[in-house]
Amino acid sequence: MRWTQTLVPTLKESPAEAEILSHKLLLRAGLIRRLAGGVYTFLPLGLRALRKVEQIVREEMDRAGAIEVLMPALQPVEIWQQSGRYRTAAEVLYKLRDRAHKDWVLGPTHEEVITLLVAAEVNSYRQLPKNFYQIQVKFRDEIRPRFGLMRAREFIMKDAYSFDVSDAAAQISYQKMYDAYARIFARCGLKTFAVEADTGVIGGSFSHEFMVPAETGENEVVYCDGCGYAANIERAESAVGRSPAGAAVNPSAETPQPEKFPTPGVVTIEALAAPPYSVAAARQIKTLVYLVESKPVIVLLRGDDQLNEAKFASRLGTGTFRPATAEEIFEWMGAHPGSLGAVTTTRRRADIPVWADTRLRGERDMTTGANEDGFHLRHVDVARDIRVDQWADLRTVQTGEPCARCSQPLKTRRAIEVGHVFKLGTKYSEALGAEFLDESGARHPCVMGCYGIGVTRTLQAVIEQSNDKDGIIWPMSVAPYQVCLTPLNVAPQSAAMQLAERLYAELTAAGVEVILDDRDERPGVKFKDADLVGFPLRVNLGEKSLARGEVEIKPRTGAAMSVKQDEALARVVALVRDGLAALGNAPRG
RNA sequence: CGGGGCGUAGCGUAGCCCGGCUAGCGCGCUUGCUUGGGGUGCAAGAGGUCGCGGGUUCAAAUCCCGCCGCCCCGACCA
Repeated sequence: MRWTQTLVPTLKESPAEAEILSHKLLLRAGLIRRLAGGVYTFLPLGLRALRKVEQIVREEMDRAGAIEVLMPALQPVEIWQQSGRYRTAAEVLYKLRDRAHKDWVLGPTHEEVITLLVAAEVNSYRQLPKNFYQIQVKFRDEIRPRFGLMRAREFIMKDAYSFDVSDAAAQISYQKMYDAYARIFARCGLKTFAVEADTGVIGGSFSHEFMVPAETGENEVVYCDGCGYAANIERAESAVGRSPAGAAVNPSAETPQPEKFPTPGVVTIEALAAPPYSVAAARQIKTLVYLVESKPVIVLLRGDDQLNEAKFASRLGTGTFRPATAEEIFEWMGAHPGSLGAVTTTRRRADIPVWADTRLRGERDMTTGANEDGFHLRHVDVARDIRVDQWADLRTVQTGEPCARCSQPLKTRRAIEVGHVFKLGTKYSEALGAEFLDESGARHPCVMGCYGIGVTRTLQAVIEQSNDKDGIIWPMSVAPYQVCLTPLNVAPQSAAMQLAERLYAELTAAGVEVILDDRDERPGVKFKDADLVGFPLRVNLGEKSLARGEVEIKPRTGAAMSVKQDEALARVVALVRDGLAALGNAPRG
């Protein structure tokens, strides 16, 4: 491709719409342009890089035995009602109505479609296992699209769905995808790590997310250098709360009975921790009230802990809950937030279920609200004074807590989620009738798994992870072009241009992807643009080198190499090949 | 949806508080000369419903009201 014949609208300054580096570079390098919030056009070079990622994904999915299909983005609303997700996923669904007033949705994911397909077309254990995948546009009415391609309303996803005869067989399918994902990201030049993940509303029993470490990532990951444990903070556990000090202690006669004391104006943990009260946060019980599927639930945590809503949702089995409003709380509890407590004798409503974090188990001499504005209770013995209906790990792990496995201090870091693998179980196969007959003619639901890669997000993650002050540094495998030929004189009869034309033809014939910068621009302009876009190799053809019978090969990172003109072809071909091989990408052909 | 910020030419911005504009600057763009190995210099140009609608006023980019859009923090997620 010749630079003047494509469109590479580079920018010297970052548009104000971009906040994070990768988003700025996507715009500045002329790879994408915004049409609306979370909706982007891929310009020629951005599209080439995207296709590279897609092809790597495709090759590895094929290698893992998955079968490519293409399902409709436009889906009848009925299948979403059938799976039950028309309600549970309602917020993200783009809904539309046709001229006959029939309702449709734009698919945010494809469990329904694929499961119905399998229900119709797969009947026997002999046809299993099967794993279907597609690379396709998804539509999600995101609450807040952001960071360019990172969280978009319309984005490209590779999604795969496995169907097996048993849980054990499903585990094998899961492992194949897990391994394929590791290869895919490695081939894209991405450093990723897998973490245990929350299964969220999609449901299922077991899942891992593939994470790219990045300060701008939207996820927080807890990990242990000692044993390799890593988990999304939504799921992470530590040794804290597992064997609480007072767990084995009987309700104590030594602890005095709860005693009410006045605390005018004190409505926060911090205020009660400050003088004159000086009750350490760790000695307080935090009382939260949630509205779970329209019913009140009390949640208790130690004063210095934070509720982990993902864990709470997981234990509740529903994501339909929210903190109660101050008015609702006053009606049920008889006090306002800040003065709440769950001590049995001061509770107005005994019918509201109480959930408590396991860290509170056995704690004595705690302080909590008295369910009366302006008063707290001291000397509270959790086992003696509070009727807990459900004990659960509900707290958010904090940096430095001992690892549950090896006791080393846990660390946290931020990361971008680029892939997610789930064991789904039979939730969808049962709801949508994807069943098979076994050897004895008995009918069973398929055991499913689902596996997603954010293809467009992966592309941006590569940029977020691989750049410098001059611009993007593309890994050889996903670069829009592998080589940028840069003649410093573009007059058709100039030696530089003539050699450039010859190399362009030869490199292209050798399977190298080349862009020829045939713009009549000053060298500095061309160099800056090539660095900004981030081509792995640049070949400079200028008078100084040509006079010595040489050309200059400039890797995007690293020093320029002068090579004889007749060696240039072989050197470039070798550098491209080596660059690909270093990332585990097989040579062409 | 709640909280915060911002909308002035393709991009980045000044002006807004304290109404008085023929709306300024840099980049980019066009033309000519110049330069020619890291965003060359000079000159001449083109390009603006100051987000949209209403109001106040002799007068609105500037003040007031409403709407729209964009960005950031939170819930959601590949």
